[in-house]
Amino acid sequence: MADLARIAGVSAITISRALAGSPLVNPDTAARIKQVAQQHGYAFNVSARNLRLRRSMTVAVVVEMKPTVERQMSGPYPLDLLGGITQELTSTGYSVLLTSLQGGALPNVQAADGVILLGQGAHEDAMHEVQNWGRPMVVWGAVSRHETQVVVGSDNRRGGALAAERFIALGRSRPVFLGDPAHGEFAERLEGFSQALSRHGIAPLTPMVSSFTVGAGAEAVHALLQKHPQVDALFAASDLLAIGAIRALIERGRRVPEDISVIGYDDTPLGATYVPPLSSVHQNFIDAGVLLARKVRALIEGEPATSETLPTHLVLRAT
Amino acid sequence: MADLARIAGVSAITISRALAGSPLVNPDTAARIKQVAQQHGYAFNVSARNLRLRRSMTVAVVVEMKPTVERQMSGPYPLDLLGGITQELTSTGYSVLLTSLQGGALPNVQAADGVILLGQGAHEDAMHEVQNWGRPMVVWGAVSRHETQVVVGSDNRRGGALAAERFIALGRSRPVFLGDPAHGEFAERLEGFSQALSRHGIAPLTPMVSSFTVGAGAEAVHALLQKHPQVDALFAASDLLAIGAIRALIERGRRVPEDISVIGYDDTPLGATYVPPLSSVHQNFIDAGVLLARKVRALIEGEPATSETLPTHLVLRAT
DNA sequence: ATGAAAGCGCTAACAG
DNA sequence: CTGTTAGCGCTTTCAT
Repeated sequence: MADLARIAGVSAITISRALAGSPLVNPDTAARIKQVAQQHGYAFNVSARNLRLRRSMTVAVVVEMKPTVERQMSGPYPLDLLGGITQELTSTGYSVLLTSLQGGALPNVQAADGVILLGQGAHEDAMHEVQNWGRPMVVWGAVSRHETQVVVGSDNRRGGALAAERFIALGRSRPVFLGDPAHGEFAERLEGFSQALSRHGIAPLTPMVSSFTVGAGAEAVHALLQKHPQVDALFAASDLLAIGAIRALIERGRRVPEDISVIGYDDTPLGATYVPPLSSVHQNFIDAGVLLARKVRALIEGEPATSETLPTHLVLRAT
Repeated sequence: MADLARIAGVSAITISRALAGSPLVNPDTAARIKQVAQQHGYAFNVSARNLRLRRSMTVAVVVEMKPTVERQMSGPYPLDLLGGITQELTSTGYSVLLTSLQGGALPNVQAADGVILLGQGAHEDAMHEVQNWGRPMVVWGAVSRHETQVVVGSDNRRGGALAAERFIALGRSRPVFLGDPAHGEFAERLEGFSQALSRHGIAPLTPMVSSFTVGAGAEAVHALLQKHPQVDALFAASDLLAIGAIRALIERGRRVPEDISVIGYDDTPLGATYVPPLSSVHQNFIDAGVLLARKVRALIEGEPATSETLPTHLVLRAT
């Protein structure tokens, strides 16, 4: 800026103001300055501004990104969320700092003006660690679980209820819920599912499921059918589980959906292209990402922000 | 640091050195300083260091993240790449700045010490724009296309050849390649495929395909079968196209793999769980991400880096 | 509408 | 092994 100032015959501060679009500077001067900056290939120094302004214009996004097979398969979900976040944040001048929590947070990350935590998961240690950084934070996950945080999540209860209502409408009376309720979002789905069913005097079976994988879904269903061969509806907490379940059902000679209806969760491409195409509860991750971004921004800028629940709807396909 | 210096009874520079783990400072002093820092909740100011050091310890990752249905479906691929990149970069002190190219680059992004460009795609404008930033850059894509850049890509030619060899081994003689060669990586796959086939005096059909989607794959195959009903092998440039193709084939009464063999590309969970499970050319995106990260880092640190091609292998399943 | 002074918090260079 | 000096490039007062 000092150089530009010399070249343009003004002072450094005028350069600063002109480049920042301050109304204090004469439009003609501003235009000339911008042109000179352009010509001379001037590159603004962000670090200097950040030092002076005591902020980094950066939001850290913390993702669980263990390169595990199961997580990989959870598919486009984190990417869409990231897409929404990035879109919203970059269009308002913030940058997205992507990070996992492995091996302790970097200085850069701790310097972020705010943090978005994706998936509080079953272990909420991540949340507490991040909270220790003392930065504005927004969490993606189960809204009901944390009154003290700002949490954005989709309406898991409603999602569960939608599945239940569908089963009722189909005249099903022996429903199963597949998913580990240790996971906050799954617990909410089960709650909604059970509540809606109970209005019809029905209680779902809830077999143990060890993980998120297709294999786990299949295994759980195999075990389940031994004890309860007469189940006629299955609601899985994820499309992966649902797919595993369908596989097991078919192996056991059940027809889907004639003998048993199946509904998954997340409406993934995986489910949609599966044969038979999977009915599933849809949530809009891109919108969710945008919302998360808006909320951290609000928090960073000192405005209030509250937890929020996003709508959810049932996509009916073949199952 | 000045405060810590006062408290610990040393000078600021000693604090700086101690916290940076410099061997110049007495181990006892260093330990004491670290403890004091801890106690008083000292937070290191990254911007100041960045200003002083003239670097940001940040690598920008440029992704095409248009929230289009087709792109979403390309599934875990960008996420695994990102995972590998993040893992490698954060473990060496760099942060990952995620960004799309929409709406012009932010100052933060241009301040990155290096750039990783994911998917030069068909339009290489992104590459040229990024190149203008004058930062060390590494590209993920088709290696053969750009002699001047450092490009990391998987061995698309070999992937194509593997598919061809498999078809030959199966005694297939009327193969098809499905994919738009305007896309650099697809062009390489076709090259490898054709070359390997030509050694057996065979040339593949290459019907027009408009995009990456399941629908496009199905459409192309429907059209193809009108003219060339006797095709007996199909190699698709992506699993999505392959799945679309299979759907169309079945609709037209062909049996897979009895009447026609199908091989996809990317070995996605989508393909693996499809019915029938799709044979596909596998590439390891996590490794690729790690490699990309290492190469930018080398470039940033003034070391040389060269383009590199990652191995690829064929995963045989039912098709 | 423009400028002068001052300082954000850190570290390289050069003593001691 | 420790300290002094200086300055990275910007922007917020407070003048003019």
